[in-house]
Amino acid sequence: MTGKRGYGEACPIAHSLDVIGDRWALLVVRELRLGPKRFSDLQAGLPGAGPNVLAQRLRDLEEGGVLRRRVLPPPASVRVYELTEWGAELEPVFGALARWGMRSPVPRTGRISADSMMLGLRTFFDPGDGPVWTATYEFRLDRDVYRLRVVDGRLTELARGDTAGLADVVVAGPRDGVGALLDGEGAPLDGGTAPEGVTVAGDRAALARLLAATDTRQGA
Amino acid sequence: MTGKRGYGEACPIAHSLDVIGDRWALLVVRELRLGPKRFSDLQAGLPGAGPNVLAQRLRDLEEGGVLRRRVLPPPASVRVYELTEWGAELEPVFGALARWGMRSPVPRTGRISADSMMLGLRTFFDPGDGPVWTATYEFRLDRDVYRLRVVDGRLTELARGDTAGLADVVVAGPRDGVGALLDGEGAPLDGGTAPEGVTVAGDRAALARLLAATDTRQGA
DNA sequence: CCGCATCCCCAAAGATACTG
DNA sequence: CAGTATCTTTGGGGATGCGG
Repeated sequence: MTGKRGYGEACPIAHSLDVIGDRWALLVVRELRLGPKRFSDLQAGLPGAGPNVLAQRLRDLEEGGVLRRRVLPPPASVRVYELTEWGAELEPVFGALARWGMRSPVPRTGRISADSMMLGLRTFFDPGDGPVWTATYEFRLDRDVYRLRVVDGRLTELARGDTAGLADVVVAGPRDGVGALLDGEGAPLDGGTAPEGVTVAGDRAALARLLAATDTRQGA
Repeated sequence: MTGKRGYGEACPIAHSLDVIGDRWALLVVRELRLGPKRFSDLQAGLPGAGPNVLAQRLRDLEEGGVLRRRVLPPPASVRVYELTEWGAELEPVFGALARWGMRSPVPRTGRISADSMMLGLRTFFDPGDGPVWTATYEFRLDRDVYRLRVVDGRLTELARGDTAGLADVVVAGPRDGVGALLDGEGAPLDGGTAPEGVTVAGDRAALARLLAATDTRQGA
């Protein structure tokens, strides 16, 4: 049954690809970078995958030690998938792939999910020689809400869910508009010239610092 | 003809996988990390690929901007494949994948090529707080010969071919034996207790420094 | 509903033979 | 040597259905 069409090499690179090299596999892991998700959440984040392929990948990745199934305690009692510690250590791989993909000579086409947009902030965050600051952010993209925290110039938290009103600055608007803002289009400091439909409430200077520290064109 | 079975996402990670995510694709790139190769060299490094699949991947990767075909000037006049500058920028991806694969909870099985072994030296090389030194190394694994140069504690060159007798130390022996040596088995300083069949000629202290700077268990 | 299993179809991978 | 041609096999895309 299990085809196990591996490369049969002891090379650590080939071994990694044996585990996360199958089609959709690494994107399944990407969907879990912000925390556990249910089967249907994964489906929503991966349209075009198909439930059979998704179920197969989840089995493979569980057997490979990348993720585990867990049942949330009552009253939730819902089955979720979450990364193991080893699976979470794929972050540097995502970082390298994201940086490489950003340098692609051919333009990237298609949609981008809210999760991926917010994860871009974490991947490319690098204050460099800039100022050291502390702030709490809340992003509201259509229905998806995220909180982000920077402490002493270090990004300490990125998670789904709101800040319970504790945010220094709240950015809200359609996904594409916030995406344009994160890509550096429009200067949130200059009298509020944010992209269409995007509202910035609170400490605009804190937002400017975050955007300055998240230049997607940087190397490393 | 061109199926173009992409993910259709603007996410840079998905875009990278559109280019190097197909089966065998990233291993083809791996084969070219040490320089251009001919079709038959690629086949030799990738048994189990099949010439049709290999030819297809080469087309895809060329179209994707990762590699290019080139004809060596006469009298060689042989067709080779080499990485583009963007393709060469996949090094951090290989580094991250190699480190992750080394931490795998399941053992890596199979053979490892001489190229991959030598590339492991480059990937995991990190002198850290150790001494700063300069040395030229020559490795002879069966028929495969490599030269490696460290200048002021930085690895400046790793290439196929000998050192024309300029090496400070020459390590020779069967592939598995040298592999055991690089994995830290046997202490080359202790009166020459190298693994079976491996000979170390020249500056053994320089080899010890190299091995100390190439601990495959390190993090980062 | 959510979490899959099943089925059908086609495209891609594997294997082998063959040609400029 | 450097691929192409051909055939078989496997796995993915898409729809549907069923049990908990």
